[in-house]
Amino acid sequence: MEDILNQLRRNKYRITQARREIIDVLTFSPLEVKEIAEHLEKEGINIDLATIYRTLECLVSLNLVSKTQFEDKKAKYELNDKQAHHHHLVCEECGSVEDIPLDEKRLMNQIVAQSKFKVLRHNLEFFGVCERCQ
Amino acid sequence: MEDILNQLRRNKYRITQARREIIDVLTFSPLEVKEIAEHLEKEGINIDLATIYRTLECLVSLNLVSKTQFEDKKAKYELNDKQAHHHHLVCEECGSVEDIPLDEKRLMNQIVAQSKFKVLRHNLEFFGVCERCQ
DNA sequence: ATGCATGCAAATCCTTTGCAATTGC
DNA sequence: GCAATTGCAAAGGATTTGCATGCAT
Repeated sequence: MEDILNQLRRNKYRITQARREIIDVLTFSPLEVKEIAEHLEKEGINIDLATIYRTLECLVSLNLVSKTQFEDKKAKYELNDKQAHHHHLVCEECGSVEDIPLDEKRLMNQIVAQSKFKVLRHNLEFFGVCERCQ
Repeated sequence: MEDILNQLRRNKYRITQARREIIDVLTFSPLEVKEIAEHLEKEGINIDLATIYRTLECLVSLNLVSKTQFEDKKAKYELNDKQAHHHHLVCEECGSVEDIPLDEKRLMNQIVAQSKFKVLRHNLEFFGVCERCQ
């Protein structure tokens, strides 16, 4: 948390109540925008959706949060903790999302071998059927 | 093209003018919904967006077309030719999309080793800076 | 005190849906 | 002829934007 606030300061963003709260709810779990709003409401905090979007945009641009765009056009936002980089298994039956860590070094090497493209980040999701739904 | 029409017939979908045209424009390149509409218009063909969406939904469900959801919430639709499965390098500067074939067998194996999830398809995009923009 | 952030309302964009008219089989 | 498909218009949901006010620095 302090880390994030410092990054904001370093980039001349102000530490506002809204930003604190939004970062705070994200420390518990990855959430969609609407979910963020709901969690905040439950704590009696009311922050406008526009503010949430603007805050997330800022955090993503500073690489403090990552945005995962799922197929159904909903995006989830997740703090870029030291927590391991991982990917998603999205069940097409029940919609559940399972996290899975994968080692993609080999893929990166394949890219470097084929292209001059400079990869900064990536998005990898698998779609299928989760154990329960099979 | 005939292949696709046969698949439609086999699944009791009707071969309509709209469907023919939509499949036709997709044979040239992957396109967003709006782009499909524009291409059709240029040929003097006017098909409602709703129809395009419905047609694509049908083609995707039959696995004849694949939908790639990009981060900016725009989705591209692409015929599932025999053409090799590939992934995307999305430039964050200029928005260009480069195709790249990757061998992800190893990733699949990693998943099988860790989870009972049954993977049907996946989405893999890399974001960064293309050669020209570097 | 200054100007970045916020809330509010309106606007935009993409996509879906209901329904009557049309068309393929 | 009948049911599937279409066009149109309207609704829906996510996200963005303009602007006056408020708040962090």
